[in-house]
Amino acid sequence: MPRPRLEDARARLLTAGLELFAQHGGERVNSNAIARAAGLGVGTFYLHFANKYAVLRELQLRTLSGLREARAAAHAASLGGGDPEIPVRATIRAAVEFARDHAEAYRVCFGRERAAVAHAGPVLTESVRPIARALRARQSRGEVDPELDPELAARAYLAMEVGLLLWWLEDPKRAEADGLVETLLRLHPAGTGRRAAAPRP
Amino acid sequence: MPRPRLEDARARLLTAGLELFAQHGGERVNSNAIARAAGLGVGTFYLHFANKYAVLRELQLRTLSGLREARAAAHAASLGGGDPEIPVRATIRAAVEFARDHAEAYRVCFGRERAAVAHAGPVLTESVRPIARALRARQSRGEVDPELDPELAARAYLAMEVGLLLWWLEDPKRAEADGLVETLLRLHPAGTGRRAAAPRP
Amino acid sequence: MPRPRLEDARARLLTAGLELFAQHGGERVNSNAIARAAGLGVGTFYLHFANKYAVLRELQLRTLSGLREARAAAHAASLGGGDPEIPVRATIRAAVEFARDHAEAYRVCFGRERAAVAHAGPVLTESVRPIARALRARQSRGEVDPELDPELAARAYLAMEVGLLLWWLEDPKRAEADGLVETLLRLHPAGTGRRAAAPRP
Amino acid sequence: MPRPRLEDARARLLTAGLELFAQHGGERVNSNAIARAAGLGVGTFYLHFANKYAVLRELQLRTLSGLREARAAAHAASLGGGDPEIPVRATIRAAVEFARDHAEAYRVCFGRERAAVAHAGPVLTESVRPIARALRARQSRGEVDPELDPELAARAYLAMEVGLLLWWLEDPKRAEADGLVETLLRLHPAGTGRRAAAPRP
DNA sequence: AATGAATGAGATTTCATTCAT
DNA sequence: TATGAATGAAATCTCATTCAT
Repeated sequence: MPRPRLEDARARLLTAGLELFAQHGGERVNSNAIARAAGLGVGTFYLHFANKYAVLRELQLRTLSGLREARAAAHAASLGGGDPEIPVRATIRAAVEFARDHAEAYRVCFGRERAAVAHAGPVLTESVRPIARALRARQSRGEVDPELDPELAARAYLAMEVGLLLWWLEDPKRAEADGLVETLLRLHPAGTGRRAAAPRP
Repeated sequence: MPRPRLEDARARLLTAGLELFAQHGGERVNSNAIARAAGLGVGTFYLHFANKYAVLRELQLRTLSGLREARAAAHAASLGGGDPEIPVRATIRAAVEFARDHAEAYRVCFGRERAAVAHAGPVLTESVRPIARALRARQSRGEVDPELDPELAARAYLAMEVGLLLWWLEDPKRAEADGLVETLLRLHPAGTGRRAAAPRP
Repeated sequence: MPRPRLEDARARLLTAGLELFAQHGGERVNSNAIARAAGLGVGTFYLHFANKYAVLRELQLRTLSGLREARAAAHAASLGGGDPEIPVRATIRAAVEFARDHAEAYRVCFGRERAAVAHAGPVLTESVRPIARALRARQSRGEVDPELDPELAARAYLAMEVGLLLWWLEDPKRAEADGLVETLLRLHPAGTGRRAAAPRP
Repeated sequence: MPRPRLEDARARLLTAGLELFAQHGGERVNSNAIARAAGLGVGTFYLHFANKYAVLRELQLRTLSGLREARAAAHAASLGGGDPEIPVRATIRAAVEFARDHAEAYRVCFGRERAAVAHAGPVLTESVRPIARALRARQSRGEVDPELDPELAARAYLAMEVGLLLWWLEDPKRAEADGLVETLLRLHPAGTGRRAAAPRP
């Protein structure tokens, strides 16, 4: 009996998939279970997605672009003040809050999903660029250690951010959002901690 | 006929498992394949390991303790000089070289292996301690920003190190070992870049 | 919205079915694909046919009667002359040309469609009768070996004709239509090839 | 519980497959059913064959080579006499008896198995050659109509033989083996039926 | 009459695990 | 100890069919 379900079957599947992937990890979830959890028949799943990895991919792409937008918005909103630290802090705060507010999606996107790599790689690369650019700008102004490789530093920073947030999400009681922001800020290659690098003899 | 195999069946299985896990990832490898690759019968596998995850666990534990030892040895060997940067750099260099020299093991240990988390978590925690302790010491000497949360900073640094090295191992042509060491050193919470943080009012 | 489709839905389905059955074989085709190829909705298919086998059956019956008619027409048109070979040749030529001009239908009808057997069997039987009758007539006139079993010979001839034409249609470059006609004529149980064989000492 | 089955699992699967394929046709049979019918577990099937088509293929190849051998043996055994009809009749009789004695295999091999074509084609082609060669020889001796295309005639004869025998096997009461042999002999392009047909009063 | 999303039974295939040898 | 054929539970995916619109 074809229950005349809403057209939002696809959305339901994505929601169910998000929960299941976050809970059990990519390989432990099966298409059947996603369909069931979405309150749909098995076949309906394949009407909307080629296989479970297609769901995973879609979830990851959505998360990635959501995070990028959150970051960009925070950055844009914080520009204008004279203090160069403010946009950096705002961007970091946006990332921390995004992770907190979309914990499942964040874990599914950056967590230990082999299938994720293919996408996370390129998109992370995309995030590397603006950070590297900013670093270079500050290097030219003598505000950042000129020996620092901007690309490598940006990549390293992102690895840190993602890794630290994933660790945090495993148990949010481990730290306060504020503390994470401050820590990430201080370790940020363009962070003010570094500004002082100059006085070195 | 029980082929008079060497008693090193266990070692052979670990070696075969390492290669397969590194190549295909934890969920894509099956116990039969490990046995086969080790040149042993299927049944023999179960004589030595409860299941493939036991192999994975063992590989990870070995890698973890290998890395810990490499770090500790480098640290110990570099003490004595007056420059506090030297032990930090030596430790970082040890980690980079360990990753380079045990690329497969490093990936299997820290890569996207869900089963790995359970172990990597605790052991990373163990690595956090010495770094946090050193940070606190330097804070008390006014060499490091006193506002930095030592535990969080240590955790963040390790996330960065692991993440950056995994990215590197995906394609070693992406960077030079030296560049990685310098980058990690400069971003290290106890790095000299930070020492200068003090002058802040 | 019920798109104001032409009432020729049935015809469209048959055409689409013919193409698909010829291309992929009876078991590889599904009703949804037929509907799709016909530019109709899935549900519409079931408004016109009980299932895909009903389409197959209809196609086969049409082909069978088309072939029978082509044969009969050619036979009728060629009667009257004194040479008894002429109607036989005309009938054979009609069959060869029918196969050539309706290659897909011919394959769908006689090819390896299990579901076809049930129908092809009886209808072939129907084609056996006139041939057997003609043979008997010529036997009574001493023109054909009296030992030949007319029913068996007729059945054998038809198996040959169908088999040879199917082989030909697999790749029409394999032979010329004329060559096929001549070959079939010479091997025809009532063929003159047989009669002429006599004068030999 | 791994019943320590005989090593002849493969043979059992082939036997079960033969029966099922003969009964239901290639597409109606599933690997599961074959395994079950063979008294084996599902997985055991895949231990021996890649899929059900591999079973089909093997059955067909065996049948094909069995038939070829039967034909060749009969031909060889009948040579030596002066009458050129004797080897032809012996070969035909061998084919008829092979079909009768291996009815299921014969149907599976030549019947409506789409998957069969690929193999039956080439092998039939192989059977065409000796017949065509014999025809050419007899043409050069003036014993056979020189206008007959040997390749086409050989191909046609085989189509007839296979088609007639398949029809017979559908219901063996339809004809006697002897009658089939005589009919096929008389319609054989090199058959003496042709030569002698005339002198009859 | 026409539609197509939804359904679930069933087919294919994989793999961890057992156990008789 | 060592072996590997055998097993069946479970996952993936297809497709004929229904029915609310």
